[in-house]
Amino acid sequence: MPAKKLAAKKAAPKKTAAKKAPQSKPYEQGAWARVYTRAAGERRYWLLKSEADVFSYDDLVAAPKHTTCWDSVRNTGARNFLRDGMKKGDLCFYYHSNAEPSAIVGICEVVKEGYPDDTAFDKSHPYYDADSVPDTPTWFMVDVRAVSKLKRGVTLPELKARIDLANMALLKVGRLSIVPVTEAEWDIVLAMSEEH
DNA sequence: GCCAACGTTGGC
DNA sequence: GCCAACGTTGGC
Repeated sequence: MPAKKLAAKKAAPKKTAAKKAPQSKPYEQGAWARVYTRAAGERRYWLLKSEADVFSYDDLVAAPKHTTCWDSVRNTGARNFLRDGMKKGDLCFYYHSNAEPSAIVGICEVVKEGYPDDTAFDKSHPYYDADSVPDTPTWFMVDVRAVSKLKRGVTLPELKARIDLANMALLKVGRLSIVPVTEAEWDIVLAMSEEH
C-alpha cells in the first residue's frame, strides 16, 4: 500500500471501544535501536515508498514548495520512524514500489519532524482511526521536500544483486513503507545512480 | 493473480 | 497470554 495519499481503496478500519493510543517504545531495545540515537548534528538516512501512480516523485516535485506531508502511514514500525526517528535535515530516498521495475528514483529531505497525522481524525478519510484522537494521537507524519531526482533510477533487481547491500532494510523487511538506510548504503546507491 | 511475510484481532 | 484467522504490502 502506498505510504501515502491513498485515494480511497479500502474502508476505514472499524474500531469499537477507545483504546489508549500506544505510545510505548519497545523498539528502543529492538532491532532498530540504532536508528533512534545519533551524535549531535548527525544526519541520518531513510527510504520512503510510494506507488508511482498514487504519488510519484514527479508529483512531489510538482507540489507547492516541492513539499508534502507524508500522511496515511498505519503501521506501527513505520510510525515509530516518523514520530521518533526522522529529524529535520535527514535525507530520504524516494522509492517507487509496485512498479516495473520498482526503483529508487529521487531524494527528498525532512523539513518538518513528526507531528500528528490528522487524516486519522477525519471520519471521511479512508484511513480514519477512531482510536487516534488529537490528545493522544496514534499516527504521525513528517513533511518532506524534493531535493533532486537521481540521474537514473536504481532498480530493485540491481539493489538485490549487490553483495554490499545485502543487509539493506529495504531488502530484508519487505513490507515496511519507511525503512532506515545506513550512510554506507546511501553512498553506494548514489554511486550506482551515477553509473552509465 | 499468487503468495510470503508479518502485523493485528479476537476467541478462549 | 496463546494462537488461528484475517488483512496488508509488495515482489514475482
